[in-house]
Amino acid sequence: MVMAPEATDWREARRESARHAIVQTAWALSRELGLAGWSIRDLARRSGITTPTVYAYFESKNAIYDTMFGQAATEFADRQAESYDDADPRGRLLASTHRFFEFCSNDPPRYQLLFQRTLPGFEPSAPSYEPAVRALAKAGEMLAACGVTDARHLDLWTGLIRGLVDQQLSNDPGGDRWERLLGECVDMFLAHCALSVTDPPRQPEG
Amino acid sequence: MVMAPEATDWREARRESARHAIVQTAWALSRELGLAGWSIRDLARRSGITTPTVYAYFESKNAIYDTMFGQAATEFADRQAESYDDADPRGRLLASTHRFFEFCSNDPPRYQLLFQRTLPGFEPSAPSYEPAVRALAKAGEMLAACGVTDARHLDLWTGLIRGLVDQQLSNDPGGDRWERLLGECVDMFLAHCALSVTDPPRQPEG
DNA sequence: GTCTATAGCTGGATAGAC
DNA sequence: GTCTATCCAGCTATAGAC
Repeated sequence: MVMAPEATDWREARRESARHAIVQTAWALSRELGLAGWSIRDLARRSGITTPTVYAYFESKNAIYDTMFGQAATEFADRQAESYDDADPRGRLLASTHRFFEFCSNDPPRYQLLFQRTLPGFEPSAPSYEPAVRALAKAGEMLAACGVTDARHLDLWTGLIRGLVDQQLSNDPGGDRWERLLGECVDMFLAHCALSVTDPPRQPEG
Repeated sequence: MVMAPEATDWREARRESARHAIVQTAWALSRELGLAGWSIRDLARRSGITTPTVYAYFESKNAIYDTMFGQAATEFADRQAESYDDADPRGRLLASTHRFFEFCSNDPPRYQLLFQRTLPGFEPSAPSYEPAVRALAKAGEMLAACGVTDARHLDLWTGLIRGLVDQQLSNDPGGDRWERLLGECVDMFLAHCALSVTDPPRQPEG
């Protein structure tokens, strides 16, 4: 007997829903114990199933991490793509930066997975990685709208923001000690870029 | 029979030397396999001894990490304390920043151990930690000599430099893509600080 | 798909002879 | 202090009954 297509869809939907539940548990454990702080056994126990059942849905622990990575990358891209109220480019850049900062500091394990690459032996697959690339391109457009296109300046920008996020997460988790410097940082950076359009570049240093 | 004091010293010296050799091997393994990528067995094999012998010199794996931490912190403090050729404060700040950057990027596992705190379950002991505090105070003096004393600006500074180091290590290991931005970064930062002494502070943002 | 049971391995750390 | 031998806990992953 041939299966009606809807039956296949139901099965697929159920399977997807079960996979989703497992991954949600993995996120919860990562927030409690750290990204590398839980085992498949822990994950199974917390999900109310047994270890082999986990392997019925994911072929390995890294496959779970990869699904988490893809989910996080999609969330990141969606968040950055949402519309902005501000009319001027500087306001849009600041808003986008705040969004990025909050995205990172609201969920440290997610930040660690997406940007810190500290899981031994894990590399995200190409499809999981793609949305993250899309979102980073968006940041480039924001800067271009502010007149910043120099490759050196783009690197300077990514370094600046990354440092503020890292300091926030490691020295004042849950606080806003570095987050509240974002506006000042944007102004400092844009002023600098505006100047170096008119000024000649400096001497290279020894 | 009573032991002559020199005999005790010889023994102590031999013991210290053996401890040192083990720790040097641990550094080598950390550079090859990552800070958390080696086991006590690996360490013993590479040192030409057996596992229990390692425990004759260190009471646990974390005790080895703690010794490594203390060594790294001392190197850091010594390097920062070396004299500076430059006469002007800005030159000295730039030189000190370059030193810091090189100190970090020359030895990624050392940077990870000292500043990233990513080893699960490891906290440095107070004596191991002390030299690092001393070296960080030195950075504060450098900034003060440039007229930067505002707490916000100190936080901004640590974020800036940390971000450049992190980007260098994770996106261009062994290169200088972010290192060569250091001079520009110092100028941008000092110009900004000089301005905000004269300008009124900005509105807080919503 | 879900279970019980376990293989197969690696880890940190130790007992006890020498 | 150094070894051989081993304990015991933890891990990822799988075999096979149902």
